[in-house]
Amino acid sequence: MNGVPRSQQSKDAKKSAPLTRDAEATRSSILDSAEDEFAANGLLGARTEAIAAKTGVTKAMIYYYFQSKEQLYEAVLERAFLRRLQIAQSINLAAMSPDQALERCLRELLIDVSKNKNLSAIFFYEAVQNKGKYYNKFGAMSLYGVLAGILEQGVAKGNFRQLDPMHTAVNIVGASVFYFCTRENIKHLWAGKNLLSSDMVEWHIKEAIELIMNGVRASDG
Amino acid sequence: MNGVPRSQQSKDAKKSAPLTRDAEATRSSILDSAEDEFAANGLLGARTEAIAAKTGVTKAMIYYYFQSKEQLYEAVLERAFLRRLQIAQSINLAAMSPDQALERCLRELLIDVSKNKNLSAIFFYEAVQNKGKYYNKFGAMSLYGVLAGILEQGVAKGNFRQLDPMHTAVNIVGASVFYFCTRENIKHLWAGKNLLSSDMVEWHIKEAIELIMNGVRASDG
DNA sequence: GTCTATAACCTGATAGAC
DNA sequence: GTCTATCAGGTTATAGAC
Repeated sequence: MNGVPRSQQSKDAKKSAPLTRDAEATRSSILDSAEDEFAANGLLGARTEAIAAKTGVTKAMIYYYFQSKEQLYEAVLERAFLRRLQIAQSINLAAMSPDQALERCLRELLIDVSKNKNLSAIFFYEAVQNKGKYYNKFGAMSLYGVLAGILEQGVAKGNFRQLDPMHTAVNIVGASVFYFCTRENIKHLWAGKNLLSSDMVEWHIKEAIELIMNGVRASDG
Repeated sequence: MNGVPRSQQSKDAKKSAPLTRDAEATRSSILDSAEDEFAANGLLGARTEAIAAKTGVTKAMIYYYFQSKEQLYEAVLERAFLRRLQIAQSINLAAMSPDQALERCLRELLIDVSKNKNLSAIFFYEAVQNKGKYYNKFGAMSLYGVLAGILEQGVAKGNFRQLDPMHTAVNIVGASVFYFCTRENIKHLWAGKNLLSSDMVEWHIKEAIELIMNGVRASDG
């Protein structure tokens, strides 16, 4: 993540101890590098050599800590999965109207996706390349359950129109993350602009929220 | 595509000619198999051996017809690209109101995506794995230009609310295709159901269209 | 805990017979 | 046009020194 090879680090090296022997730090560094690599290339395409190089350790370390590429991948996926779920769960939804809750949830999701481009790519690869094999180990309800819950309440209270909560939750996430996932294909649509600049990201967030909020609201709102 | 190894075919084999020597048919068969393989694994992950096996020919044939895996990939991408664009262009948009045009366009897109699951996966891989390198060779405006045009007209005529046509076009496609792309991850949300059954697909199409049409329409419609 | 070296395997691509 | 064989390069994973 920081690009500094561990072999060149000197951080609090106790006297003449061999350069940086910090198991927890190494493990965590490997996870960071692995997340980048898996996001770019998927489980199959990821190269352990590349992960080792980014971390600044040798390939052997990968296997020392994670036994296999597959187990490293599972560790990355679990960490990513829990991180995104926690964002949704950290919001006190009960205290808000369905309208407020949905908009708040959406904004948090969009900000998270814009900051953490890796997750969307990893989840996509997981779905297409691995057919959800690992995703479904954690599965449960994840973000979709939270969104569907809000939508269901909104329909019951009359804030939202008649809609299917689960289908709509999935379509909402699609409208939110597609821009980031497919950005390298669609960059020519905004020639000269950087799609990840804060201007463009804020614009996308605004447009996505407006599309979705108008899309679910009851017409007599 | 049909699973019958060419070596076992006997279709109109002229007398004692060596089993099926039909350049155009072989070329086309390879393209079909390649599309499946690239959709499942991307350019990097696709195996020429797998494409050859699916087609029922040997690996050497791939190189005889397409010189390299990369050129085969480009051929697949170009065919897929043109196919999708033609669907959008085959509609006589000028004759419809923005409302009708958008709904018609959406329905065609959703039906195409549901029938041709390969395209969405290929385009995704292309964006994430190849960073749009090949996509942008054809690029131009594609489907997004058509959608953005409809949206722009709708805003001008007052049918649609104030919105940015291009951002909204991208978000609309996202809401439409995400369900199919990520189906292997989200299948547990509808336990026991097949997400590609006609019931579920029709349900998704209905929900997606309602979300989007309500999302863009002016509130005083 | 970290490194070097290498085993065992897989894959894209080509040569050459038919 | 199609097949069989094979090479050259690259990848995961492990053994063993430090």
